[in-house]
Amino acid sequence: MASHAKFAEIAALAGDPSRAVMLHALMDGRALTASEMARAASIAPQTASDHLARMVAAGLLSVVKQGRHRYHRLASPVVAQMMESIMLVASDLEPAQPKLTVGPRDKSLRAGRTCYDHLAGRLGVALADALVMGGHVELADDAGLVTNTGVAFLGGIGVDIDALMARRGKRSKRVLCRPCLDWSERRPHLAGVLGAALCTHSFKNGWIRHIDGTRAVMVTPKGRRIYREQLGVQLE
Amino acid sequence: MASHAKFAEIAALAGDPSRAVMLHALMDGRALTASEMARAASIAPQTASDHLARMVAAGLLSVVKQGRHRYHRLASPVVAQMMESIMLVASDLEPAQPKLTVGPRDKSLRAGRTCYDHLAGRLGVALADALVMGGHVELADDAGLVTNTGVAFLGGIGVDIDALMARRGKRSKRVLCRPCLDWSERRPHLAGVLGAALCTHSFKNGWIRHIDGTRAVMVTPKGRRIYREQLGVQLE
DNA sequence: TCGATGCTACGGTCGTCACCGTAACATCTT
DNA sequence: AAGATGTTACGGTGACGACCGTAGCATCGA
Repeated sequence: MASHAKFAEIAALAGDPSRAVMLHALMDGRALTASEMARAASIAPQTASDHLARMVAAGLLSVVKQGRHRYHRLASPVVAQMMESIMLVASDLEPAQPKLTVGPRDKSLRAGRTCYDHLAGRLGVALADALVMGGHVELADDAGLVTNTGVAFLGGIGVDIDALMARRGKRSKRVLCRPCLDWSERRPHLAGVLGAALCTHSFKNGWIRHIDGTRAVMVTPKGRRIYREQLGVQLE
Repeated sequence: MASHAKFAEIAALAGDPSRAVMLHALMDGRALTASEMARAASIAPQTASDHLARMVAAGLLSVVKQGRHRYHRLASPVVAQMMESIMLVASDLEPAQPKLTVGPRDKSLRAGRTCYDHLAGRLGVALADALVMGGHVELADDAGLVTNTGVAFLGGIGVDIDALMARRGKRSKRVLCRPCLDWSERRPHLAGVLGAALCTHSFKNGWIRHIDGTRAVMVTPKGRRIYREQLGVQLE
């Protein structure tokens, strides 16, 4: 098959509105069932099942069977990264007119949310800003790195860079963050290995919590204190 | 408009086979006319014109009018990056079966080609390898950086990092390269600011040349010598 | 064992869109 | 001025696919 055809197939799969909603629902890294996504996309379960089967066949999603449930998740971080890049183009081109329909749900999403495996929204951008400001991380448009002082600092709050690299490709100790342009803030937040580590660490220590079962994230009082004292981040 | 809808619109535009061919034809950064792309995609000029108008309206392409010609190009590097990420997913999932239809044209593309504004194929991967081997660049899966010795070395062969940063965001001197997984080699080559600079510099100094008017790139004898003596790259 | 639930298989309908033919317009050439 | 070339406008056709209803299979709870 020509590479163009495969390219078009992948893009076309992401290009259907219903499938787009389903893919977005998976962007927090969780695994969902067919009926859950059917409800999210406002379509019948049969239709959702059809969509899911096709995306699994194409390799966009992976599926695990558990009892009478079939849990679908994004096949790999590469897929999430692809979606982020499409979102970036889509938001870039969005007309600069004021958003009219910003419901309360959108509002909490803008405050903070998970984006596959890292933090986004005002929270994600604020953390990225603070780390850059403190000289712990350096960012450019298309790459980022952790400084030597950053390695030490992150170790101090419980994020062990060496351990991270041991588990990964470990090609370079300092190269492990990726800037990811935030669609609501239009400024970069931290993705990549560091972004993922910071996110899971924050959840594990009770600094942040998911609102209901959604992607939206709230900062706990404890987290608010930590972020302020350690990073100098003043939220809200 | 909900963000999902805009997302789906962009993906759907890239998802049509004919449009995919046209977009790929623009991946070298050149600007092409409607009829040229119609020929590339094997469709009538009217159809191509329709496709182009839609992509321009969506902001994927930009157009400049010159006489009776209308030159279309990718609207921004962000679009090229999006396409690369889709290509990555598409190639990742490609069945591991041996490629049957590898014509001579594909062959020269695999040897070396431009990918929007940087070098790809065996040439691009070899250059990236050499720079990593020499300690001038550090790469991970999702980010990269130029070392201090790398800044000096690149200056020696005519690529001025400081000048590059002055023209760009210049947030960090060493952060300016992005690894971009090569679809034919399945290994990273250099993209980002550094990748683009290295590419244009190589063209300007006559180290490489385009084959006919295609994306395929050949290394000149002079370039072969430079690459070998300066970088230790042995091509073929 | 029986009903309930999650999911998939199949067939049919309807809307959307890629495509081209015809035609009009703009620009360059002679 | 007249023909050639590049491009867009419009209308019609044909095909693909998103969607759901019905039906069948697997699994869980009683």
